[in-house]
Amino acid sequence: MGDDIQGDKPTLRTLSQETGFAVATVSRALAGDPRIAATTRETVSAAATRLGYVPDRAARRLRTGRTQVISLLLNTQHEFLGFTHEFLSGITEVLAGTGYSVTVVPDSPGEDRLAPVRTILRNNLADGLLFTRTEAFDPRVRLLMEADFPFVSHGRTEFTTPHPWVDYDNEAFARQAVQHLVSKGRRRISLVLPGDQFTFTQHLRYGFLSAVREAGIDCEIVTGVTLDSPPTEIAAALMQRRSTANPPDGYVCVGEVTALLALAALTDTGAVHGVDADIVAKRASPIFDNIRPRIDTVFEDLRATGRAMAEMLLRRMHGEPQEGLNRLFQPSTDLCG
Amino acid sequence: MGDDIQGDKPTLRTLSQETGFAVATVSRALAGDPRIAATTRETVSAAATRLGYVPDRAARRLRTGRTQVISLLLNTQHEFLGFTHEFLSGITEVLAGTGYSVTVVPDSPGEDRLAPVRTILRNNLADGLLFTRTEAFDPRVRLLMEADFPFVSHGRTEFTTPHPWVDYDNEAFARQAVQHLVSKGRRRISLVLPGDQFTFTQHLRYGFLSAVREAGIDCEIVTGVTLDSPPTEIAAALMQRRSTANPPDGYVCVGEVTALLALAALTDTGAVHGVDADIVAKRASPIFDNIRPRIDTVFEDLRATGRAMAEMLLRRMHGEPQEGLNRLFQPSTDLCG
DNA sequence: TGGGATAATTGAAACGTTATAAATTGGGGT
DNA sequence: ACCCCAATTTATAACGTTTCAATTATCCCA
Repeated sequence: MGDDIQGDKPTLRTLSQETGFAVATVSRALAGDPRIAATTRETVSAAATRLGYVPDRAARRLRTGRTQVISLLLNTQHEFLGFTHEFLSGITEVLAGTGYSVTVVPDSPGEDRLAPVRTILRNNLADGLLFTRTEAFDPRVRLLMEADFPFVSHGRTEFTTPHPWVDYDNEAFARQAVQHLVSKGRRRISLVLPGDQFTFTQHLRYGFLSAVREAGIDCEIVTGVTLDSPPTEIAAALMQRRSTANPPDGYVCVGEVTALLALAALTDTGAVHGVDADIVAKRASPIFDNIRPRIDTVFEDLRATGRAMAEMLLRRMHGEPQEGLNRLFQPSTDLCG
Repeated sequence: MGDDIQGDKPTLRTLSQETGFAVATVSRALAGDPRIAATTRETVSAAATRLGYVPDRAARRLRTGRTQVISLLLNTQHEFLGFTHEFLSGITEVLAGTGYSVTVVPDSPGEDRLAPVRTILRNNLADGLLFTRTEAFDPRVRLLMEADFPFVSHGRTEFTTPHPWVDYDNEAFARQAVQHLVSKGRRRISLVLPGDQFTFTQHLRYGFLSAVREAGIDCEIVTGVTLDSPPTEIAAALMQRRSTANPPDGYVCVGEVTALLALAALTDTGAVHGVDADIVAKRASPIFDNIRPRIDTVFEDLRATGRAMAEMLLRRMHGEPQEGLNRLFQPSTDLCG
């Protein structure tokens, strides 16, 4: 109805003709340059909203070198259930209305993890980068720091130079999980860890082992498999442990799949959950509310994680110093009352 | 090692100086223009690979109007478990190496579903669009067809004008699920449907009802809730039905969550799965292999779906006529041997 | 009444690419 | 020797934006 007849997208030139100011002035006015008279700024921005002007991304990008894009490295092989969805939802939520868009780049686990990063840097495909599954001396972090390219990692590193990160306190989670099992009288607790290269594996191990030691109980960290192993292999490893003389009576599970595998291992060996053994699991999706028997879980809010990382990246890109830019999410304390 | 000293990104001008040909010639040569001599083309592309030339996306986009971007409308509210991850993995898999990148745009369910599409069209943010949860007379499809903008929908519509789509044969799934339950002797089958607005809801309903009629058994389609309702509400509705005089002895579940809810409803009312009732569910993630008691499932391969949609969109964008561009995935026939 | 500063605006160039139209070259036929 | 045509190549102009340097208008003070 109120639309203009002309279908052409309005540009700075359109606004220039409309207002009588030069293109350069219009550009400056829209950018809020204080050297432009306040009245002019008002006139111009009024015209801009009236005509529905939107700056052309390609032109701006060509001129400034800024892409208005942030990239997410997506691990296409494994995911904790619901991880990708929640994480991405959080990111897009924050980015909506900022003018930034998010592109998803596959990060194939078998291959060179640096390759996508190199491509992004070299071809100037983004202004910032988000990624997950960070390693202790993650080569991506090293490369990005060298290039002074804005990024936020999901997970900490062990580099001495600080960099922005968001993490979940897996050490606290493991500790709480053990304590909870201990409070239920469990004396021999089992754990399946992610691959050793990931930093959070060390956090889990440390939290787990120190809580076990404090409580003076037994434990076993399942060997030969990781969280990324095929479920059948994990299942086999769990079953194998159950058939020993003193099988575990408690399980700390870092993901939903492991928890279900542990539950299945119990069932399949005739053990009863809640009687012969208990399970504590971390979950990213709401699905576990519906499992029977009920499993005690700690919820990791990955939507909030995505939000935090996107916000932090925006701040970093806008030039904030990296020192304060990190955040450690604490596990919800529902478990240990 | 072999890298050139100069850190500047090579451009057409660099290649021009390097080869002695004009910028225009270099551009044409790289584009494979037959009007350029074959020897020249070789010389130029040799220089291009030697210097690691990569065309600047912003410049190309500004000049041609093509963005080299495809957008995915992501429903941030609900997902079938693993849907987003698998779907996106399939898409990026196909797009890798094509020069296209994928951006994720939130599609908030409560709000205007047209808004993001309008933004993309108006601001020329993408060359093509993918989306899910298609409705019978989906306004997005209408708008995109009017604008002659390339897209592929996940799910069919009831428009008479053909358009590219990829779908899963939910009618066949529902039919097979019912038949499978009937073959186990079940006589009263329950179903929770997605919202009425979605096309696939009608397919599910039709397949379900006609199979039920053919078998001459009873059925109940749960009213008052949809697959998108909060799990607690679905759970309540299922429980309520179980407490009637003749509760269902079979469940067809379209998603993992409903299946777990049905299982929980059975357990919580003292019924035993496999004895008092059976469940057949569709799943997108491998998680159900690990559920005890085991649930019969049909796997919907969403990675393949994502691949198919991306491939189809590329073909559509490259000007292929839309007539043949659609694909109906059949349910794996593991269930009904 | 200037003159020098300040405020406001502007013209023009540039970012790297492609498309249009024009220019150059080399033959081949007469 | 000449002309015409095809085969190649090239100069140039955009695409829409930002920014440098330069211009014009405005004002204050000597």
